[in-house]
Amino acid sequence: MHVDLAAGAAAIADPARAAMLDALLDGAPRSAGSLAREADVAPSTASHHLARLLDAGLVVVEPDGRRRAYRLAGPDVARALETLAVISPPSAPRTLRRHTRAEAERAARTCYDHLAGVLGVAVCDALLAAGAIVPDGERAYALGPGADAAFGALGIDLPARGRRAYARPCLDWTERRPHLAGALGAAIADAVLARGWVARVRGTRALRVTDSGRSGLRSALSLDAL
Amino acid sequence: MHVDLAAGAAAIADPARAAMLDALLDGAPRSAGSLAREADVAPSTASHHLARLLDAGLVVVEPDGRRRAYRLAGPDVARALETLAVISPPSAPRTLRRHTRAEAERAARTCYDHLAGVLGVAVCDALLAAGAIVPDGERAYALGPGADAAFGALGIDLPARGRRAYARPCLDWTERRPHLAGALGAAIADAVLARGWVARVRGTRALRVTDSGRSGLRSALSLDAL
DNA sequence: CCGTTGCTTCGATCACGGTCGAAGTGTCGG
DNA sequence: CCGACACTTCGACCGTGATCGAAGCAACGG
Repeated sequence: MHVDLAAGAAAIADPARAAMLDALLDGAPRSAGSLAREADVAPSTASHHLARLLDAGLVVVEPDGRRRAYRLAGPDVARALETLAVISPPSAPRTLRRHTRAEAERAARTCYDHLAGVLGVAVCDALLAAGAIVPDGERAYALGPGADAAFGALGIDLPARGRRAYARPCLDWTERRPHLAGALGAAIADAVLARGWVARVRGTRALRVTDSGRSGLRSALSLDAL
Repeated sequence: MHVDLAAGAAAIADPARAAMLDALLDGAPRSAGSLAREADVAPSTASHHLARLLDAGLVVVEPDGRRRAYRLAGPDVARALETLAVISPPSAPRTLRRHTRAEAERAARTCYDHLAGVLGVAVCDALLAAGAIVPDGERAYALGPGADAAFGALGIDLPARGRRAYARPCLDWTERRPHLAGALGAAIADAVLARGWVARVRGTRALRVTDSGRSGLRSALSLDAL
């Protein structure tokens, strides 16, 4: 029993479907119409593509009144998209609107459930510099001597260790450098959002660093110039 | 600057190209003609596909006399294919020849440079049972108290820690359970091949467990019924 | 109840890309 | 130097699948 790599890849290999999956990478559910606009296709076309993604098991849907909410089927799918992104060619956005959004996402965005972009990489670097995390092989981080101080300053109680990977590097495909993923990365993203240090930019994965976030990150992590 | 997921996926999304990439997953270089037979297409068609894979940066080629040797471009590509395999649908091979090969690969094969299949999972389980390795988060293994005994019995001197991940689980897509990858996994595969405990099956990723391998694995790791 | 909204199904159109055989280019062996 | 071999390029053919508008189905709101 083998797997059909070509079929798996083909499910992603259409520009409209890839745009939809990309939009779903922040983990938030979206309606069919929203995804149609995201992919810049007619609702009928989007419906066609979503049916195919459902069939391939890449997304799941649940009825929500008179609309239907689509989500990525699970972390496996997000991981596959992330690793695929590493070997995918860069693309220049075609419209000004998409260009500005791409710029914003490059600066700061969520990647499934943790911080990415320049912000994500900077936070990861700062945690390493403070000894809050230390490399543990090439595929994991461990907590370091500065963990309590740094995470205390961020107002994070360390998440319990569970089935999920605790702290691992995730190669950031805009920066080509690692940022922090795993349960710890998700806890950090939750904390800075809850504190109002960063705010979601409606309709995108982009994040905006607020004024209080700028000063908070500076005092907690010596992070400057964001 | 974003990446074009659709383009990356499209490079893999053809049955012939997927078959070629799959064949290259064991890390060994192959000629264009060999890959054409692997994918069951005419040489001209294979050439067309290989040109596209080159263009996408998924494979690299070096002249070798009057033939050209193709290899995967790097570990990133192998990782992308592995994670993509996890979300790809199962496929029933169409010919008897391919069926028997698939059966053989299910039993024992190489995955890039380490052991996979039933054998790979069994070895990983045995190492865990012997305390030679212990889980260290969900993305890594650490050496355990039984490491010296087990790896000594296998005739392996532990590889030096380097840039490469040392010991990590790799989800086996036939068994749906993890086997051992990383520098340590590669060292194990090297050792059992060098000792003649397993032999490569010419032209495939499949491995055959030899009689001496059966008794050797039994005494070294209490592995039975292979 | 009926109109509006959100989504899907249907039917027709069209273009992209996979396929092959034949011919062209380069490398090895006699 | 000439034939054989490995691979690539070229040209023509064809099928799959992406696309849209129009029409068909629910679900909510007045």
